Amino acid sequence: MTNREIAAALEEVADLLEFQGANPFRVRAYRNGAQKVKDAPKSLLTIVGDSGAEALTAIDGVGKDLAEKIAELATSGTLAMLDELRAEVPASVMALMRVPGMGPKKAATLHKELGVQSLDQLRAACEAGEVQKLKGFGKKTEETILAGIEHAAKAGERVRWADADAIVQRLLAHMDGVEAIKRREPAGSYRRGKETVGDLDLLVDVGATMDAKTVATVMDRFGEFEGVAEVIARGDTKMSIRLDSGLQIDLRCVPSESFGAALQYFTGSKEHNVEVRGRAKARGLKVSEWGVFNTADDTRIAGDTEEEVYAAIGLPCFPPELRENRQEFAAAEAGELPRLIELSDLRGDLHMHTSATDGRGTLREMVAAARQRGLEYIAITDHSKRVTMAHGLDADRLRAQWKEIDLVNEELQAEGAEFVVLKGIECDILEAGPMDLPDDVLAEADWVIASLHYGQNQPRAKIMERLLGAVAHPSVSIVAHPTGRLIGKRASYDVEVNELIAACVEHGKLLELNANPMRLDLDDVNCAAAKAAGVPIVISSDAHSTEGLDVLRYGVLQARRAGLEQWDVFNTRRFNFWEADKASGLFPRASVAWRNKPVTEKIAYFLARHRAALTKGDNKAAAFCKQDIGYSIGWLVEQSFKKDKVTWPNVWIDGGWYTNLTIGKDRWTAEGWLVAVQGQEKWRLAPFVGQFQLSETTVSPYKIDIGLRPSAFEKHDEWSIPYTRDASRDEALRKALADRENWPTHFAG
DNA sequence: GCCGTTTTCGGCCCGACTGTTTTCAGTCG
Ligand SMILES: Nc1nc2c(ncn2[C@H]2C[C@H](O)[C@@H](COP(=O)(O)OP(=O)(O)OP(=O)(O)O)O2)c(=O)[nH]1
Ligand SMILES: [Mg+2]
Ligand SMILES: [Mg+2]
Ligand SMILES: [Zn+2]
Repeated sequence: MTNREIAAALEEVADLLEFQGANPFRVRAYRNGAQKVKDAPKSLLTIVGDSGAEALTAIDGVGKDLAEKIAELATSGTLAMLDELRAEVPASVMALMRVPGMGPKKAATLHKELGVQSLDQLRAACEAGEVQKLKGFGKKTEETILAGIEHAAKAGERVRWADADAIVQRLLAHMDGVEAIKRREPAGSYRRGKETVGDLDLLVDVGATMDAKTVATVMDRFGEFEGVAEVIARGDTKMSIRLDSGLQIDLRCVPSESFGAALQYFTGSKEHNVEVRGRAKARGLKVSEWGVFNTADDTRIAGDTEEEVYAAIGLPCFPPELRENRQEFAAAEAGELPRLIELSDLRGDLHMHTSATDGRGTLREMVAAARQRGLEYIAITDHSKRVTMAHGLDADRLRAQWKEIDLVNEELQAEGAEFVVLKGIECDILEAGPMDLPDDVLAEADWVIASLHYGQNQPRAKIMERLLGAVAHPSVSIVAHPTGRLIGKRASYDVEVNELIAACVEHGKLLELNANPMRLDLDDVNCAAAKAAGVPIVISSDAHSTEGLDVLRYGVLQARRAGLEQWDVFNTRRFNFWEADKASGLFPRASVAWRNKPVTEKIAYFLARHRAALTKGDNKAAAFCKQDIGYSIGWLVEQSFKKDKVTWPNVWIDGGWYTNLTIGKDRWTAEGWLVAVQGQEKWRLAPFVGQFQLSETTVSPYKIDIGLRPSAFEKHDEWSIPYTRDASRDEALRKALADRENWPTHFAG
């Protein structure tokens, strides 16, 4: 069984147990287990096969019992316990709980007292007036149930984020202008950037006090939103509506002083909140949407901002995309919370179509649109001939397109534009296995995308054979939309993503995060797995029109949920890196074998290439190599400061060789307090003291050296100290470093 | 069912809204 199927089975167990009135915490354990299975980056079947069921208990929240049940599901595809539960409670009875407001207790009562077996029988019972006679039920309840049966079919339906976004923007516009609204923020799964949302959640700051009249103006306006079918509930602080489409929108009003705490609460996820609140409790604190309170004397200690709330319990303010109770708490504790990628980090788009196949924009229109959007390079990747519906390209038409691209590049160059168009192709992996175009054509391309569009119903073995064959093909750069899923429409074909990732590791290939809001493929969990394995991700629009380029932001959201940082994504790189990769014989640089090398080895490699290039008189290649040495050193410096607990590793003195360390403002943000500055001949590290200008380059009296061994470092004991960051020491160091007159002659740490 | 530098037993997040309740249970966020 796949992880997804295992999770669904555990979910069902939880529902059935809940219906039977089992211990709620036991029910939670199953739900929690299901969530963990969904979030697991590896196939659990593989884990069980390799290491046995025991190994599953390494997953937080999975103990001996759940491990055995998961193993049973994974290997046999069935679970004895689930079969028994199903025999006791028919599926049609479970369907009763899909009626809004109907939980396990009410459903069980109806089943027991009235013998209701299905939604149809429930409707009949309501219409016969039998429901209102039950204890705990009344006329109103009966009416609500009857009306709710209509919604049962749509229960659990989710809306794609991009579609939700359109509604959110309209809702915000609708609410704007209400005087009582001081601040407002869409929260919930929408704010977390989840690929689909179950409902919309809007938080409103209504000012210093929760005056009933003020709140009423907000709620009245909310109730007048276009397409409101029904007001589900309306109280003193919150209100819920349902639109004609069935989509629910929740509104929550809070006073200003609680806005931060409320935003923390309303952003969720539920599981994240439970963890936060549990941790607070262990510290003698209580967290709710109203604020953070001391349990002992009920004094309020935080609530204005989210930062404050998290800080009160010793946690960093997590980016909303990470608040899923996956790895974020462990990462925070290890000081390894990622600095997430942003849309502005993307410099290129490496998957798009033109009117030569099924795109609507011409080559030149796509180029203009990409430039207008601030991109620095694109790859044109039209379909290959197998995609007859799109009038896919054969070798001749492809080569003709490449001639045109050459022309465009020449024009760009003449214009002085720093923009490059790459000659690419989205080549189908044929049903039988081979690539759709001959090897000699593919070898000429700058960028080859392999896609599996046909034969998606083949068995796993065949699918994997095709995918792995493509990855092993020497000209293929990347696999596009690797699972083939269409959100809410079509499940992925039968692919074992871990094997695909492993093959990419072996062959130095890349994987796509297709940013089309219907695809988002690879998804967050798989992207995280790729990152863990060291496989770079390419976020691509797969645009079929100029406007199609704008979907990149959805891809970035998904990437952020995966915890990807700027350099985990291949197309955040400047195009000159690309050239540098070719110059240094390392294309694509981001290949795993290369990435896994210690930085010192990389520098040694570039040094050798640099010398060789000089000997050959190839100044351009030499310059690239020189630049790479600079970047590598910069990377080392940056890594050292990214983590709170890390001390500078292996920086030691050794004269003799200097290079251009170029750390531009746009490449390294000066968030830390140390920046490296380009010198004429030598290097210096300078403290970043706010007013410090990067343009202020000076010849440094300092030498910086990269050491391979800590032992080489020890001889500098007299001036180096291990340094662990904390606020007070940082401040002291900052002061010392600001006093330029008295700088030491060497830096290291 | 899971979990453990205050626990191997006894906890497991906390609050709002509804309906029917004479004091709170059920459901939901
Ligand atoms: N503390 C706490 N907060 C909750 C609970 N349930 C929901 N919340 C908070 C966190 C959620 O993100 C937020 C909105 O609730 P929703 O039911 O709309 O969930 P969410 O938006 O996360 O996902 P969705 O896509 O709507 O299913 O309310 C809960 O049981 N406890
Ligand atoms: Mg929601
Ligand atoms: Mg909601
Ligand atoms: Zn495409």
